[in-house]
Amino acid sequence: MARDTVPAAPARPLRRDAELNRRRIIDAARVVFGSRGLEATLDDIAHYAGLGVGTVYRRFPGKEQLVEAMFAERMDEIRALAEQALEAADPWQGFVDFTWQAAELHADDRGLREVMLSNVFGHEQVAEAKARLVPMITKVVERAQRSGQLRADFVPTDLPLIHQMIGSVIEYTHVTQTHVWKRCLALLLDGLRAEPGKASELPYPPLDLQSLDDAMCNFRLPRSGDRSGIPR
Amino acid sequence: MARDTVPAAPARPLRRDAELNRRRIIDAARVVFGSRGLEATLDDIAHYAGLGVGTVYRRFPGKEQLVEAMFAERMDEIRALAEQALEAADPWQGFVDFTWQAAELHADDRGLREVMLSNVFGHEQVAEAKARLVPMITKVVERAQRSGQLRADFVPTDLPLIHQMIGSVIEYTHVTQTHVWKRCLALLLDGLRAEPGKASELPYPPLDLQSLDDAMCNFRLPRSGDRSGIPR
DNA sequence: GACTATGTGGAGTAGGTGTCTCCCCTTATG
DNA sequence: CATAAGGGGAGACACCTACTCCACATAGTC
Repeated sequence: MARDTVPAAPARPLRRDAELNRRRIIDAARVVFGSRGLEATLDDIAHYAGLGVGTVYRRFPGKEQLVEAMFAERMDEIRALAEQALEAADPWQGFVDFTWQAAELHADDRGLREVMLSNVFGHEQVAEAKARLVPMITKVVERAQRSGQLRADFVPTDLPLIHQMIGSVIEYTHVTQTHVWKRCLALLLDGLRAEPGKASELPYPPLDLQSLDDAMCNFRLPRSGDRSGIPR
Repeated sequence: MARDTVPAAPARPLRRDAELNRRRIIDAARVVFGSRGLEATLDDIAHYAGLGVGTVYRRFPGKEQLVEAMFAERMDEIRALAEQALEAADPWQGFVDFTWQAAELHADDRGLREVMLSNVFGHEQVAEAKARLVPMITKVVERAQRSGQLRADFVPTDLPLIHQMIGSVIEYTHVTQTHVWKRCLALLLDGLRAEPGKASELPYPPLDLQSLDDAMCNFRLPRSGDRSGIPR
């Protein structure tokens, strides 16, 4: 259990220069994962940080651990959003804002998007954070439904699918039109609002948690070859 | 125009066994591209056809040419759907059916989906077929709008985005739940129906044709490594 | 200022993947 | 049966990416 994948409290503190470089690595990872996604290599990150590859590999056993270190904290941001959504005066507005803000985060950080929608990275802290998120999201959804504004046949496992859809538009158009996803999300949310007598019957049952997990485990990163978007 | 990238009428006819194998290759390509997408290698296809790689490479200079040979004809299916949509009694139903049937084709054939949404393959015949499709789709959309049933701020270039979204759900869930995309499309279509006083204002202008083309040129195939789904 | 534990850089290794060629062997066809 | 055409598939080649290793540099200490 006490796998110190990322030594939170190392036996001896790092030498000052080493500690500085550790920070540099994490900062670089934030930028590089953010723009290139998890397909970025540790070599890329080392280069962006102005360090040698060896330095990165001494500090972090592998990409997995670096991803954990980076994104565990960012998950808190999303949890904060969910909490905020639960406290919103209008349950529907809470749901909408939550969805919208989460999409905004995904648009700004490709790595975060991939971590959220896939299970191939972040098996420890990130996975726990995601698990803690589930009941909250369920509440956000149910609250909006009880208020009669979110269609009744919507289900919490539909939300990742929505983010998957929006994420794919973000990816598709990120070269030139970095905001068209907003159009798509607006259309989608219009389809989610309860409208007596209008909404069509959904032609297929929702994903159960197991199937969602299967999908997340099977998540496929895009093929590499895109060096664009790396600042500097 | 008479670019015989794939010799339609070769100077001398192929030997009988060679012609047979040509067919075998195309049939294999249909199956393999269909389930594995364009990331499949010609080696894969050769193997599935029960032939050597050399045989495939003698018949087709490269993947590009094989893709052209395969999908040029399939584009006609989609054009037929658009024509059908234009003749539908109810313009809205025509639009809905067209979108729905196209999605169905995408769900059944991953290669077709990738060819439709990207410009990295099929620069000749497929590209022409796509160009011929544009005015038809425009008509389908405008007709549904004139009838007052499709929201007025929808635009033809939104349609590829919808298929991109649905396609990403198809990909995401194809392992276990191969039909959830239907849920998503139903939600989306509910958001497209004109509803006086209900629809939100779309927060971003649509894609122009140039930006759409940029997106299609930048399309990134998934990272390989997935051998699942190849029949046999 | 000199000594040593600690840290660094980046060329290099190992291993994977995909494209396509080459050449010896097989087969159709007249 | 002769021979031109076709077939097979090992392997050359040209990428990647993950990760290691060790000569050299530096921080912290006495």
